[in-house]
Amino acid sequence: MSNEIRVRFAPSPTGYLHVGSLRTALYNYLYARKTCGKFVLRIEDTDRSRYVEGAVENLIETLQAVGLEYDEGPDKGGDFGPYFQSKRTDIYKKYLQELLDKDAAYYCFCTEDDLKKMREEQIANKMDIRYDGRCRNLSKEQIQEKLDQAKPYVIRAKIPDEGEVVFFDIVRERVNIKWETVDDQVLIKSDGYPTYHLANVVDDHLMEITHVIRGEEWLSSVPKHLFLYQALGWKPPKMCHLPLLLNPDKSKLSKRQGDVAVEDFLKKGYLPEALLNFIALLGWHAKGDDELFTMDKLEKEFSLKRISKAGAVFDIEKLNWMNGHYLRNLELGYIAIKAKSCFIEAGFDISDNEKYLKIVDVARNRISTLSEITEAVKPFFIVSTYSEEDQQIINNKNSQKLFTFWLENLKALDFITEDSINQLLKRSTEELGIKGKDLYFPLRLALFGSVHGPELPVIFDILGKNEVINRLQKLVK
RNA sequence: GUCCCGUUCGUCUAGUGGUUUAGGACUCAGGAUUUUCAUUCCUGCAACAGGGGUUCGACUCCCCUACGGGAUACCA
Repeated sequence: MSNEIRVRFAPSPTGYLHVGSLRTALYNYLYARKTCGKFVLRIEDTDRSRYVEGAVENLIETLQAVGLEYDEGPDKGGDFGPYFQSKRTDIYKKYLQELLDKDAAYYCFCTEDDLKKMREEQIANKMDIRYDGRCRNLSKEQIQEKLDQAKPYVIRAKIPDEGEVVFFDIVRERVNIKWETVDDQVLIKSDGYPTYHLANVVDDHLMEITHVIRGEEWLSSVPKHLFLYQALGWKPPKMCHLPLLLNPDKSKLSKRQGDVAVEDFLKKGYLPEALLNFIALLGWHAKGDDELFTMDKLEKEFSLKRISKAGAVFDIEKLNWMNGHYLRNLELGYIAIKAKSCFIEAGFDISDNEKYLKIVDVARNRISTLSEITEAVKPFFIVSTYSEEDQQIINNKNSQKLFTFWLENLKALDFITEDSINQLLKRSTEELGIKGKDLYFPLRLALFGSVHGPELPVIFDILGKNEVINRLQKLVK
């Protein structure tokens, strides 16, 4: 075995990639890159009842869309496959037998009804709710008899009932748990599939995972896992439990209170760069004050030791700001490609690429997500309808004088340059006595449908002479 | 209920016993730039959960309480 660091992202395919999972994947990815190690994708699909059609494909696509590339995985192969747990059942059976032989696990024939009753009694008697171990000491003969009767069974771990486990977690540091509080966990379900706990331990060992980086919800399961490692005579990997992502009300981040699916964020026009940057900062912070990170920089500066302990509220406001930042600062051509589908969906003509780029460039300054771009850009494609208030401005004497003046002069021009516009602006003031808001508002209203908006020369440039004249003409009474 | 984990501005966080009038970012407010809006820049508001210790000195170490979260499944 080499010293190579190997980490893994092990989602269960439940339909979509959760942003919390994305962060887990990101931290794993970053740690692998930082240490020149390997990043493995493993699909934890041992719960047949929760099988969702297409979920794995969706997961892989989303990971790809966001640029988190793994070194080994279901569609990539690798020396440690298969990377679907559902395809590894024979492997688990082998180690399960070993656990049975070593008396670290036992058959349990309790039915769901039995267990339900047991729990009710425990609650009624204010006892701890835990499997009471009634099948723990079944004799070989008893077991064989039930097996012969084809009674359904599960196999449970024979967790010690006294003493305590102490382990070290990279972010929690020393954690101390008494064995008596740990349940005799089911290892193999009655359908023959392993539970997370067994599959996880076996796979992490066989795949030579050196660091388990996952959500805090697993922290209390660590003793169960440690027990299995020990029983099998394996060296456990280093543990690293990430703080949870929270709703604004501090409960665990959930669908009820907004988007949690990564694909939804992408659809709404969040850039992978922004999403990743933002999410990296939820529970981790670099040494300095920097908060804007490219992937490269993240890979260089990331460190498990700087992960914080407390849960982090997912603050959409800051994501919006950050997305706006990336919209404005990433290469225009890249943003233009990303924005294309929005324009096409809105039915806007983007056949003139030069013009298209200009429009995107104007718009990117005024939006925080790509999905807002159509609205921001609409006046360039569609002549606006005016409110009563706007009509009053358009129809007043000065405005009309202005429009006529501009119309005449523009028509005389061969082509419109920024210079010629500035000159006309100047002349409007000198010859017509119109200045300030009385000058700019009507013009912008006529051409862009709003008193607020981009600079006049930009609007002229994008619209082109013909369209400018066209729009002006329509408003002259 | 029990076990485990956590608690610095509204939010994300820096901070590892004195360098701190607790720093940065988002939000918000004000200002500058701009014909306007947006962008950008500047300024400001705003926090160590509470109580005990330990110490010459605690945001930093220990204990208790409160609060929050997670786990208590033949789900992951």
